[in-house]
Amino acid sequence: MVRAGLTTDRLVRAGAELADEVGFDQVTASALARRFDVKVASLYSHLRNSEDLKTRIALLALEELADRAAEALAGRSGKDALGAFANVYRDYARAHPGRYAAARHPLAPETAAASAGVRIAQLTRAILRGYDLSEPDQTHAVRLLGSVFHGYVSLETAGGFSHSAPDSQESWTRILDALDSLLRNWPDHP
Amino acid sequence: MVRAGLTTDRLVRAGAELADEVGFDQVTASALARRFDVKVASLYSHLRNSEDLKTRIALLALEELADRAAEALAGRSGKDALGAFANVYRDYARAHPGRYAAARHPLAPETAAASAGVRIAQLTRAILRGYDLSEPDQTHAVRLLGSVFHGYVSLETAGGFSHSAPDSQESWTRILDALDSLLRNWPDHP
DNA sequence: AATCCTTGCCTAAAGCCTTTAGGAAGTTCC
DNA sequence: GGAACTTCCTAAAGGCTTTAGGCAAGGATT
Repeated sequence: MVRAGLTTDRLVRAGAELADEVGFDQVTASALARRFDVKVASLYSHLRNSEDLKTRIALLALEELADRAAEALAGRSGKDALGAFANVYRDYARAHPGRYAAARHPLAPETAAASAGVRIAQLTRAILRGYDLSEPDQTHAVRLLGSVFHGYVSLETAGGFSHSAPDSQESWTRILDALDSLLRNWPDHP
Repeated sequence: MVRAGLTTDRLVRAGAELADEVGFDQVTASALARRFDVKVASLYSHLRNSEDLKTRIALLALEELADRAAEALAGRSGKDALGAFANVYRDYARAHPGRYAAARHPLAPETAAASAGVRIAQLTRAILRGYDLSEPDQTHAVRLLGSVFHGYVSLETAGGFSHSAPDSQESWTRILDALDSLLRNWPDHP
């Protein structure tokens, strides 16, 4: 009997690849076992259950996203930082749609609190240091940026902008311009 | 044998309720059959398959959303219209999380083109009539609004804003202010 | 080298979901 | 009342998840 050399880590990595190939919600223990040419039951020594697998893929994706964002932000500020961060998001989602979907997988509160998601939130807030916003406007702006980035990427990968002019890249650029402008001229509370 | 009186319509409606109760991706033919106290196979005279059910629930949700948006927009313009439309979106998602998730279910291009989704897009564009934007900025703005609304609602229902101050309602209001301001001062192309 | 022990992967089995095929009991309408 | 249609049923095959229990590979110990 030749051992396949399964480990939780290898399974999660392969699961992430599988997600990018066939979609996050098509990631099943069965499909993963097939990929390792192993019986399904064998996976259950390394994974608690199917949900555990999905959660781990989600955590991996969040790590990758946070790493890329951190690298992109290094040495940048203002609009430069805004654009770099936004592009990391969008590029990641386009290159790794399954992982991106995984990153949106609902996590238990404690899991989320210990995930790279908080790093991403911190990085988003760091972008705003280049703009002159005081609390609590900074928080509102963080939420707005999160909404736009996630919303745009989500609609784009769902094919929302693909069959009409102008093309998506154009809108993306102009929307980043608009956000920069908005952050520089954040309206006072009436 | 007492007949249950199944019809495609009743099944879809019940499926939508089920979605709101247990989540859109927990909507299965089995669960639906149980709810009607009927054998699963019986549903297949009314639904092509499981995907068909989900698609129909998605179409129902889009209709409802479009109807509410149309009603909310009647007689309003400018920021008033913007806020009304945005609140329809958010309120619908909070009152009917399963249906809202359904509305985001990927549709085949022809199906999407024949859905109430296009009505929603038209209504979004109508909001912009109150602002002075020329093509193609109008399209960019439509995409921005779609992204913000969907993104915010999606992050909010995932619990993203629930465990930190200020509360979500506050951010929502201020974000709508900010969007109104942005649309009134849309930046020229550099 | 022989033994022991841990670990990795297997077989078996139960439970739930989807989907198709074919049959019997209501319903409609002449 | 009976023909024709519709609705719902039983039966069955196939896929995914999860648990329980078993054998053998590989490393550690003597």
